[in-house]
Parts: sequence; C-alpha cells; structure tokens
Amino acid sequence: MDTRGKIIQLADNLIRKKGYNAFSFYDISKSVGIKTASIHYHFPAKSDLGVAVIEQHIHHLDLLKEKFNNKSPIEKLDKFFSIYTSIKNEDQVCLVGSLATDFNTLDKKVKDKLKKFSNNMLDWVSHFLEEGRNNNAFQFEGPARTKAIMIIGNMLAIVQLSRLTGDKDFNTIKNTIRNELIRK
Amino acid sequence: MDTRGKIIQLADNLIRKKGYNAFSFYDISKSVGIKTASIHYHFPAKSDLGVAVIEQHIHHLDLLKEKFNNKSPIEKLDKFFSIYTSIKNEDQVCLVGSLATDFNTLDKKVKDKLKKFSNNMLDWVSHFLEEGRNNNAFQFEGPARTKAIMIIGNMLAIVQLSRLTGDKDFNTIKNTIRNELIRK
DNA sequence: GTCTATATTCCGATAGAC
DNA sequence: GTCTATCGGAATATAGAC
Repeated sequence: MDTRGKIIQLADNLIRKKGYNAFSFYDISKSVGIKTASIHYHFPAKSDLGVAVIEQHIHHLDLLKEKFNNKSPIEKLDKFFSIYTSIKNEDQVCLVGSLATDFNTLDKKVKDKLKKFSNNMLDWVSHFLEEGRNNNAFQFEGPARTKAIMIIGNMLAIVQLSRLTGDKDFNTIKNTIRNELIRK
Repeated sequence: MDTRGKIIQLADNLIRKKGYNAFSFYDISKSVGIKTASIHYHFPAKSDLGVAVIEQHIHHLDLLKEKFNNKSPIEKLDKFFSIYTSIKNEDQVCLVGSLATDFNTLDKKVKDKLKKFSNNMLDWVSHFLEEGRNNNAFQFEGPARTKAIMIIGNMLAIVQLSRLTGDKDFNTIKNTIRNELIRK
C-alpha cells in the first residue's frame, strides 16, 4: 500500500480504537515510519485526514452494495453483521459511533461527510430490510427505515456496551436481532 | 452549589457534549470562575474528576431506584425514557456511550467505575422489565437482561445517531420501543 | 516526498505565597 | 481554597532544505 493509504488505514484504526481527539500524527508517524511533518504533505490538516477516512468507508460501502446487489436479503444481513463482528474482534467501535460522540468538536466538512456516510448506510439497510419483508424472508412492523435505525443502533451500541458488560454480550445481541427478524 | 459540585456538574456536561479527551480544566475554570490550578485542589488529576462524575451518576441512579421502587413498571420505563429525552434536549450523549468510545484511553479507576455504573443501570432496567412481564404490562421474549441491553442500547445509540440522521428520529425510536414493549 | 527545525498553542500538573 | 508562576510535555502546523 502507498503511504497515503497507510496513513488513512492507521487513522481509521486509531479513531475507532481510541477516538478522534485521542490520536495524534505522532501515533501514525511511528507506525508508517515517516515524520509527523511528512503526514501534512498528504493531509494538510487533521480534518483532511478525517474526511479521507470517512470517504474510504463510503467507497467501501459502495463496493459492498454492488457486490451484494444480486444476493438475498439474508446474505446482505449477514454481511452487515460480519462488519460489526470484525469491529468487535479488533476491539474497535464503529466509525459512526466513535465520531458521533465527538461530533461537537469536529470541523464542518468532517461532520458533513459523516452525515453522508451514515445516511448511505441507513439507505442500504433500509432497502434490504424492505426487500426481505416483501419476499417473506424477514418479519417486522412499521417503516423499514425505522427498523434499520434500530438494528444499526443496536449493533453500534453493543460494540460500545460490551466493552463494559462483557464481550459475550455481543453475540447474544447479534443472534437475538437475527432470530427476531428472520421468519421461520 | 459548592465549588466541588459545580466542577463535577460542568465536567459531566462537557464529557457528554464534547467527549472526555476534548474538554480541559480551562473550560471548567472559565465557567466556575477559578483558575485551573485551583481545580487540582479538588481533583488532583483529571481521572479523579472523571471518577467523581461517574460516582455522581451512580448516586443519582440509586436515589431514582429508591424513589420509583413502589411505582409501576410502565412508570419506571417512562422515567428511563425521560432521562434520554433530557440528554437529547441538551445536545448531549449518555455518559456510558461517551466514555465507552474513549474507553481505551481511560485510567483503570475510571474504567472500573464506568463498568459499575453501566451494570447498575443494566440491573435496574432488567428488573423492571421482568417485573412488567410478570404482571402482563410488558411483552417480550428471552432473558430480561438481553432485552434490557437492547433497549438501553437503542437509546444510547439514538442520541448519537440522531445527531447525523435528524433529531426527529429520537422520538420515532423511543415511541417504537415503547409500543413494542407495552402489551395492549 | 521526506527531512530538520521551529513556531504556536494548549494541556495537565506542581510549588509555594496568601 | 485560591492565587501566581512555572514546568514539562504533547499537539497541530509551517518553512525551507534536500
């Protein structure tokens, strides 16, 4: 991977492990093997790096949407869950949760990009929930968008909460959501 | 309120509005009207202040448990919701969510106190959910503890998510949880 | 693209006077 | 309990050489 890519990757990891205001250019410089001043060549300000991290997430979600476009709602759901399993296994939280708690300290361009990402994610989940309900794979009441917020919210929350209540709660909640949603 | 109490109150507000690593003793000194050095008389280190903030939440929860001990499960549920409504109205997130995303940057004593608070909250909600199911006020399947994690998680998440998706989503999710839980 | 060097600001924390 | 003064360190960021 090129230097720019490495910096984004490390920043992403640090934001989700320690939080946006707790990581520094020095943390990245140690791992990449360049000085902090060199990072500013790629990203003039920290907020430029923050924007790039979110843009990468948006891009990855676009690729994922395309890749799973012809797959079943259940396969899409399990892909959605697997994202959070990876997050949990690496002792991270999700990007949206990490940046939402720091929201009032972010630059406008970071805020706006984060809103775009969360709405893209919400649209994707809403669509495959509605798709699954229409072909009787899923059961739930009310607007798909509301159900999507609740499921995304539960997964966002459990990666945070299980740091305090115990790691095993992650699978408990994931399986409960799945069992309640899938029509038997 | 005495100076110590004012400092705790302001720290609590700042943690939930900006995050633990984004607030400084200077922020507090401005509002209280004393110098930053004077804050160290009350709290030698920032982590001592963090612990005190969580201890106040634990104390308030204890008082609330006692006050609502003889009330109905639905009244307890609505009190639980009202806590998050206050949080949302003040553009904050809940203490557990704010500190969970910064968890890996906290001192051990802050981590331990936060675990205690989240488990106290989880116990309270679990108990009134079970109580409500036993007297047919609530309907849900599976362990009360699991349901409690999901409801707490949804509220923790929606105060964060609705910063991005829109403030009106807060009431939508709160009302959906309430309607699904209460037996008609 | 990366470096050295440096500017600037901010932060948590301590010493000692009052 | 609060103050002034100060320390030591860390952070973002820039200038200019290579």
